Amino acid sequence: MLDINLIRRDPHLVRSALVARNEDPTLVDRVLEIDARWRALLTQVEELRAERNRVSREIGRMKDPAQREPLIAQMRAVGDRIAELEDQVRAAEIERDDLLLRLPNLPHPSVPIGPDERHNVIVQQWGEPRLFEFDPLPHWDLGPELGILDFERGVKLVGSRFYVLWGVGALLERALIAWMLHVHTHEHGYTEVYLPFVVKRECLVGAGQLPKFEDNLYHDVEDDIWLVPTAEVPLTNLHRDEILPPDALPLKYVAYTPCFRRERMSAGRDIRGIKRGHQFDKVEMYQITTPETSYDALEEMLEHALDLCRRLEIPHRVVQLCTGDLGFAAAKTYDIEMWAPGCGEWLEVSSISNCEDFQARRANIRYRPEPGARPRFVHTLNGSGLALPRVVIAILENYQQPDGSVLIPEVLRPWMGGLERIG
RNA sequence: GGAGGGAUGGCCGAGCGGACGAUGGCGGCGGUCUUGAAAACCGCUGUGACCGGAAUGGUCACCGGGGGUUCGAAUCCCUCUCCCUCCGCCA
Repeated sequence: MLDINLIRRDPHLVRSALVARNEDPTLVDRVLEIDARWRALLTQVEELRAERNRVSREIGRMKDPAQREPLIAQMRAVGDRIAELEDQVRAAEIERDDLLLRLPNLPHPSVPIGPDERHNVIVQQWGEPRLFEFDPLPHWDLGPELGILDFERGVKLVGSRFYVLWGVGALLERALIAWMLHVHTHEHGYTEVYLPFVVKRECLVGAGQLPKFEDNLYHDVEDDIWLVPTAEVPLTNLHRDEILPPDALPLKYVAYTPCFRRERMSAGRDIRGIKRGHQFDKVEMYQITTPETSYDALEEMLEHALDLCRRLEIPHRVVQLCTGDLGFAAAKTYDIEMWAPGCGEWLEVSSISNCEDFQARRANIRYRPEPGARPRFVHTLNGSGLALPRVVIAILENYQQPDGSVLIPEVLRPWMGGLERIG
């Protein structure tokens, strides 16, 4: 959520940010109009409440009923008027907040301006795509042939975009999770967290998925419980409504969770293989920092994710997203893409974002800079480290051999009982 | 799932219709005293919103959440959530 004071003070800045994101800039004017109405009504209510408080205190002190009666009658009328105005204030507040909750974050000045992903900027690349002496297969052929990936059973159990991993395929998935968690906790300084995979509605508002992106979420109607689309949601809400003490920051968390997404918006896209499923595993890095240090933390998290990519020895590149491709809550985002020679595309295996105080405002996460000082909003950052199925794709397709077997990356072998090869 | 008891400021704990944003204690901060420290004593000690150029300024709201009764609610009523105890069930 944007600071309403910023919108009041500098509406032009917010309008141009919305334009850069392909959003309607007149939203700003609607917010300002409702906000002005809200403030006018609020002033009225508060003046009437002050009067009622004052007179009610007087009534309490009076003993003579004859004196009290007229004042009580008078205050009853004031009370009715207050109730009317309160309804109007509440209505204006709801309308304003609903708009405010739908405004995306402001892009950081370093973000390239552009309408869509064609304007993203490749900022670095590691490794060269391997030269194959045969036609590399896509993972949707390799996996089933190796007997580790089963699309039919997934469809049988749930439907399209679900799959089953068998044997070494399941082991590979589990090894990746364990290895990534190990590196982040032992070498990158993160604390591992095991989280609920479902959350209540307000957590999704806090992290920015609601009210705008309800379409993409699975939801239990009976209890109003929602499956997490990413660990970022529960991680953001861990400290919701808290004031963190001085010296608490930065907080660095890492969590494995499955992620659940309906993918309604992407119907028909990426239907082959395991690139885009309704359920996938992800290890997520998360940091809560002071406003002064969040951009250093962003670079640090990018480095932590790249470290994993290099150790897996898979060619990859870093892409900086332009304004038009930026996620709703993000001020600045780097994607990491791994090369997949079988399906012939760069796969997004990580997305690392600084949300600045956008989520902190929604989730009301603050910190106290000094003992006794006024609380300030924290900055929150999230980054995949890494998203599993796409790493599995990259491993299968990059490490495939002419005989149809797949070598296991060196770093993962200790996590797979010393296994060197699949098939 | 059944029966009962709770939820108050950083913590403990009073208050059960009228000057309560809330007695008291602990903790924390500042001061007096002291070579220094402790003890003792004194003072301060929540969050947010609105108005205002600003104030050590004014007003409003907040005693788990929401709603109601009343001139007036931390206090009364309804409802939801969570916690505790006992019973049942179970990984």
